[in-house]
Amino acid sequence: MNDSAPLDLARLRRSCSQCSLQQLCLPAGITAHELDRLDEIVRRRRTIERGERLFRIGDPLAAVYVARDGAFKTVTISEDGEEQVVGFHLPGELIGLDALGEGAHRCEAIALGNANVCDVPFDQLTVIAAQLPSLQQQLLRVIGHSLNRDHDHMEMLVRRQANERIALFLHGLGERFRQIGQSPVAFKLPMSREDIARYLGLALETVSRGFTRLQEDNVIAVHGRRVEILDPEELVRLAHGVDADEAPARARRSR
Amino acid sequence: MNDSAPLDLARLRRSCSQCSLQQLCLPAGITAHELDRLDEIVRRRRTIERGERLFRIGDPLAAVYVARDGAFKTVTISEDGEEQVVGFHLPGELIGLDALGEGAHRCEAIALGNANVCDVPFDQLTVIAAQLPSLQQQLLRVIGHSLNRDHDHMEMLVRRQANERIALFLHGLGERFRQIGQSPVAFKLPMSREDIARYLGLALETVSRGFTRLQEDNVIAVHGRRVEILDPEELVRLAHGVDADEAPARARRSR
DNA sequence: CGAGATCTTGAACTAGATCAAACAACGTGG
DNA sequence: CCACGTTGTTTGATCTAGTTCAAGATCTCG
Repeated sequence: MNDSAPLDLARLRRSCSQCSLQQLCLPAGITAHELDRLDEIVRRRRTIERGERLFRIGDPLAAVYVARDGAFKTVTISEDGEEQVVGFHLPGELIGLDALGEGAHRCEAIALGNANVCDVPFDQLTVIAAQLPSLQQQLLRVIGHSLNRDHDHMEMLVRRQANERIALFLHGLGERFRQIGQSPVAFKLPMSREDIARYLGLALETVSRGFTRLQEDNVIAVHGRRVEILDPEELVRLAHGVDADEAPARARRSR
Repeated sequence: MNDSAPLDLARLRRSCSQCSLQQLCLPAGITAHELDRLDEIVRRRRTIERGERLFRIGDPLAAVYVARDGAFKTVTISEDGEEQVVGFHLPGELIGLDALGEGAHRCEAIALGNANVCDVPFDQLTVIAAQLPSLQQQLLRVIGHSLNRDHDHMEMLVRRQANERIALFLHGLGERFRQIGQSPVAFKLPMSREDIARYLGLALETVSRGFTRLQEDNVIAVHGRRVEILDPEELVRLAHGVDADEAPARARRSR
């Protein structure tokens, strides 16, 4: 390790604390020295243009990635050339774990807007993780969170009603914004309606209609990609299958 | 720790080589000594009755599990009490990773038939993994495979047509049977039609109809839970969105 | 400011859910 | 061994939510 002046370390900590480390390191009570070691291997602040790919299907697992800023989608391509959106990745969420199994990526990671990312070379990460138990724990936890997001995604897809999926999607997205320190009730969607549709297994028209419906019911306000959640509780209720239709002061019929 | 006679080690190896280790250890070129260490912590051959649960929602992460024989489903319960089937687990496939993120299980794991499982206490596993690089690698790979299965599942759910989902499901299940050394074209479904329906986000009647349709087209033969795949290539084709219907009697040409 | 991309809205059509009922497989106990 | 309920599966008929096709509105950005 190099001469770690306190100044230098402070800079590292700041940069990493807002970035991946928000989840990857800090909460585990990692020491300054440990953070230093991790930071040595991270290649920081690469700029990625909108639409550019972080990796493609079949690429060998070289690194895992974290957007410091800017969101990504991961997609698979079906035989007929259609994109399936497998996941969205907000800043601070790990990208690239899809290659863990076979050592090669099964998805493409596409920037939804201009972004800059940190690369964490995977082989070096595992070496360090083996030496630092707290980092190993934390790595597993982060992988677990990624798994949880996949499960959340599946729960959306299994929901029968399109409006439930959409409500669940908006609510979940809000919660993820909350976790990265942004407002959970007012945000700009990083992805298009079409991306959302391919993520939810719906037609894009259905997504659009779902949005306007929620707006009519005063649950959200939409202006293009700007979304404001006006009635979070109602949104959650809708997400969990409570049939909407009566928004006014009507009683609830159980039918 | 105990007197490890060569005889004993041989037994361990045999037991583990057919069990979890099929994926968890052997392929990584683990040495006899390493295998021995892993084996020390594994609690083996617990018997689980049909319908019994390995863990429940909210249970703290105590161990990961591998069925030595017998299949499991993992489910979540939606507010209205309905089961959502999150995954199926054939013998040799790891169960319990859903707790990695928060340290508590998000699913219930229910035995689809009588089974016996090995428990791998999680904290001990991570300790040993940190000491044995090849085991750490292998652990990550196994987690990756679990992730891949989730993605396969999502790809099924996103498919628009019910018949595509069903074809994809049967094909994927066959491949998983192949991986555990069983026939990929003739097997007994460990789960009910209802479980399949809840896994695919369909009504159980739709699953049933899908099966009979495939049978009418001579792609598969079904007798209750016994399935035989008669025309694997056609099954794959159907799974990937090639509209079926033509070829009512025989004669598949072209393409 | 304009042209392409993105989003909304309308109308018609259809795949699949839902309701309902018959049927098969499987113990279990008489 | 058979009647019996129980549970799982198939099949039929209807009805609705969401897809599809089409057109118009709005946004974005060179």
